[in-house]
Amino acid sequence: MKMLEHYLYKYFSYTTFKEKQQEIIEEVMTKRNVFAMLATGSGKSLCYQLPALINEGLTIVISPLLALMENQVQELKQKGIKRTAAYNSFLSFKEKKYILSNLSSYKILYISPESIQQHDVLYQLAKQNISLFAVDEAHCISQWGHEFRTDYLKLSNIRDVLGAPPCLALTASAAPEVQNDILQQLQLKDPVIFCDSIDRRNISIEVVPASNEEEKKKVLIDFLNVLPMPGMVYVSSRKKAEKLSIMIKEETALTAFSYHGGMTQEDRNLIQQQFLEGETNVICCTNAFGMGINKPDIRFVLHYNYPKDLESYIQEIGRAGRDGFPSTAILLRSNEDKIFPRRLIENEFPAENQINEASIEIEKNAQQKCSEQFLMERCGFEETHARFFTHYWNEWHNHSHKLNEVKEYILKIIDKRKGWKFTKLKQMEEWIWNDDTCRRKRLLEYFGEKQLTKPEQCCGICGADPLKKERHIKKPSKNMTWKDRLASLFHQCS
DNA sequence: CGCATCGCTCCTAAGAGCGATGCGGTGCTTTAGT
Repeated sequence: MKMLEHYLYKYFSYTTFKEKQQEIIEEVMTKRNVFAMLATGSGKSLCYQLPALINEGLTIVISPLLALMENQVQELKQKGIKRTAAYNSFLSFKEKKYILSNLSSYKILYISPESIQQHDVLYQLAKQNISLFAVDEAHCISQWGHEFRTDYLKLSNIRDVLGAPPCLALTASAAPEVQNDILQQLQLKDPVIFCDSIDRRNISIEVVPASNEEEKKKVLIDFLNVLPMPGMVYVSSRKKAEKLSIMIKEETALTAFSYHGGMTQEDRNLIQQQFLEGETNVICCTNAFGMGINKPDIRFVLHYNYPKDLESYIQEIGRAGRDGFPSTAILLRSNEDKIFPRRLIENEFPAENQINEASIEIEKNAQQKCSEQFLMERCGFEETHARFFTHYWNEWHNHSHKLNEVKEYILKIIDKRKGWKFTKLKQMEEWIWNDDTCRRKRLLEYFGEKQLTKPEQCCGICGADPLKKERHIKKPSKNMTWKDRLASLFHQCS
């Protein structure tokens, strides 16, 4: 298709497509539904941007973060593509109104799953000719949709209201069952599926045992003293992020900052910017940091605490070495860590007694629908729990099932979801604590891939990593500290 | 579960010591209006 290349040059001044881009775009142009799992940096956004500009009508892009939308719009505008906008709460009433009453003059509209549900918005959009319904970072559907941001589960209904335009779902990591979940939630009929390998061959993979928190701190500092910079340290809580960044500043010569969702937007922007510009060596963060971060030269990603599933893990380590140069993923494991992720999962769901209480309260008030506000004010629900409960309550009622069984339905959902989440956590932990098989191989297997050839610097089990090789081949003398061992090794290698 | 924090106790005071309590991650949205 010479035509595509013509438009590629016209709008983006590129002369050639990256791998798979062209095939995906061709399928999108034929109005097929497409699911594409592409490594970060492989030009996912172009897959909807180019068709959006060529086709008649409006392309809607569902995006999980306001910052992502803003970046994308800005980038497009810099390329001279002006007929694009992000519709979200950053806008004033006037701006929102302007966009809604001029929808036909836009080619691409970025919007969150929450905003698109708003009555006005949906009403106006439904009157448009929607050429494509794109879902960016589609793993959010599976990762966030069921509990945290249930509006993600409503996307297939939204798409129906919009006249069922063709859909393109894009993500960087989804194991087969997550993929199925996404396809099912979006109700994609007969989709074309593209999958890149998730293998990042320039990233070597390490798991380092530590018997307790004290030892982990020590190992962390030892690593930081020898690892090339910059890098990221993932932790599980906000407080830990702050404490570790202070510790690193005190005990090393490095600059370190923390980053988490509890900080103001200004602080987050500032710290992110400093890191992107190379002014910070180490960033200690929760899982708030990452999506949309495109820093090419991150040399290591160190997990001080491990995430709840291998999808998150692969996403997080994938932030290292985007420039293709050798990089390292290190995970510090300690038995003490096992409690925290379990607590997090439990905490995602309202407690059974709350559910009982809420059901009684709602019936007492003879309400057909329950509202989040009611649950928070009358039943003491947290916001996310209230939204979770409301979503499934309404879902049940919309399908006009027996009213008295809604409580059992919600309890069943919770049971099922906890089961799913604990299974994923178990798979993560099995991967961490299995010291027999190549870590890369097991990771690939989880994502339904077969390992073809191993990179030279594969993983700690394969003994390919210089850090690991030293530890395994030469049994270190007892008096030697981690620091000495690593330092001597690095001097040897360089 | 494990840790940090809170408030109580002691009673000359301040601050140490105690048990009880609660917190722990991810983000969107949100009024009025020519």
